Amino acid sequence: MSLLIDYANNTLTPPEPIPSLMQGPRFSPFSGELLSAPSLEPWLNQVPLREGQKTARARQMIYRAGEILDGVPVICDGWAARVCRLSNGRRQILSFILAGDLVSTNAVFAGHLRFFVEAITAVRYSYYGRADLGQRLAAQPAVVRALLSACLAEKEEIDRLATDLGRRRADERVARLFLNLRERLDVRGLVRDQSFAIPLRQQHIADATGLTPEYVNRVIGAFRHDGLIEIDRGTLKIVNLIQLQRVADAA
Amino acid sequence: MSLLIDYANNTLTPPEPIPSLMQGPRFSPFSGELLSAPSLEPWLNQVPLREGQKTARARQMIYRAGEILDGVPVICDGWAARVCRLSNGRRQILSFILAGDLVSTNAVFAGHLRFFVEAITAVRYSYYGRADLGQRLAAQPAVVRALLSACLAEKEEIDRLATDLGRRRADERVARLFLNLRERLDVRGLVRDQSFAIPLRQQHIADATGLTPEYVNRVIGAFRHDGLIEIDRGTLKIVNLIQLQRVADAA
DNA sequence: CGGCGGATTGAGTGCTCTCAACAGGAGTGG
DNA sequence: CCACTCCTGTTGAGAGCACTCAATCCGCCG
Repeated sequence: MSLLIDYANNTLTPPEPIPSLMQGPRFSPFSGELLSAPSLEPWLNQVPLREGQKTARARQMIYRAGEILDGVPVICDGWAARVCRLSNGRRQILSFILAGDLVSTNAVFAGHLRFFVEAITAVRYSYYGRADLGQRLAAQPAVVRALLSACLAEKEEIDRLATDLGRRRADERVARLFLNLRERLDVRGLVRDQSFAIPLRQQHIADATGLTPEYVNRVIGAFRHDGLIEIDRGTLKIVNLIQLQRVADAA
Repeated sequence: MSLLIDYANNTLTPPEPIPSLMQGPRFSPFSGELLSAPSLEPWLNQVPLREGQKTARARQMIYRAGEILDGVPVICDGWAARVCRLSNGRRQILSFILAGDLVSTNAVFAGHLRFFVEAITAVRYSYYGRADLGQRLAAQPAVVRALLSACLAEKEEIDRLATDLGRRRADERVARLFLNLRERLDVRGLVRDQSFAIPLRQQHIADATGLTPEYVNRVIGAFRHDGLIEIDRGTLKIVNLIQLQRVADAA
């Protein structure tokens, strides 16, 4: 809903300016202390969004790989996904994008992206103008750090995904996806009593975990049978968190 | 050998300063034109490396996930790998690091990394001091852009890896790895007559492609049998590039 | 009611893994 | 120079995880 939400810190208040330890002769976002906790959204909130939000229906493509991008897209409401498509119709979901998320920090710096962005639910989205963003970046050095930090966090997230896809079994991958989503939604206050709304079709889960929908179904069935989770009309409840984490194998 | 090598552009000459289109009231690396071709090394070359190179023997760990990192490590000679390790001894190689490569742009901004760095061959490596790097970054805004650009390129590379691991079969993955390495080495002038030195054990290839060494062996055997490649004492020759690309399925 | 998208289930297949054995090569110590 | 060991590559047999194809079921919506 509100772009004020900070998914990295467990707080909704705008952060204090980071005390600078800069020693260089002039502004440098790098010579000071190292980046720590990423917290991008509170700063982005000070940047005006372009007039006029766009909307997309579920399953609609919001952005196609390679298209010119003259703004930085943000998902305002709903779920979307970064998707890599290849011949044969095979698809890999690289990340889920929740309300308030930049589609990718790459869009801030690059004029086009290498992946597709697809609406999962109905989605409202908008753009930051690059000029507006640039002004804000110039005016507030801390934003640069926040942006970089977000970028690094994205990289680490993909590293984790690659490891999961390369070296984990199906049940581990699905469990980790559920736990990952729970964590992201929890920060936004969208988890109540270990249950949360999850608008994903099993096809989405399959594309995110590198499996087939049928097999995802069997894995979920096993989880349900073992009392780890319950799923009912788009709501996922984690019944046995400990056991699910054990399946996910925290490593 | 030389850190002047630019693996992104097919040129060994230091780039011209990028003409700035900045319009902001003061320095901003972002309000100008968008990032285009990444070319980090020529600038890094102007930054002094710390005194005293370190060396590591093959198979030795250079950096352990989580360790404090007070400099930015660079591989000067040899091959290394970014490795994610998890319980059960499973390993995933996230990328290969060649001579002249930063281990990861993350190291410029973060005090510790989430992955291991492991020597594949004997390796000479060193560090950029963060203070030195920071000074250079402050003095030359273009370096910031180059650094960002390299960071984005790394992200895209991992996106590709994740897609391969999630949605491609064994033979496609191995073929793509070979073609990827060929491309990187070609830029450095290390490919002659479609053959190049490849110091990887089949275990490394397995860890990079999410397979087992035995199965990698079978895939390579099939490639050899089909006349796609030849391997002899650490040298890989791509005999039938077209066909290998077809297996890799450019998508 | 009919149709559609999605979930579920079954049967069979096969890609990839596991386990095991063996061969060759490089280094090492005697 | 030889014996030995370690590492790596190679190959075989068998198992199993995940896929393919297909049918059915269910909830929702027009």
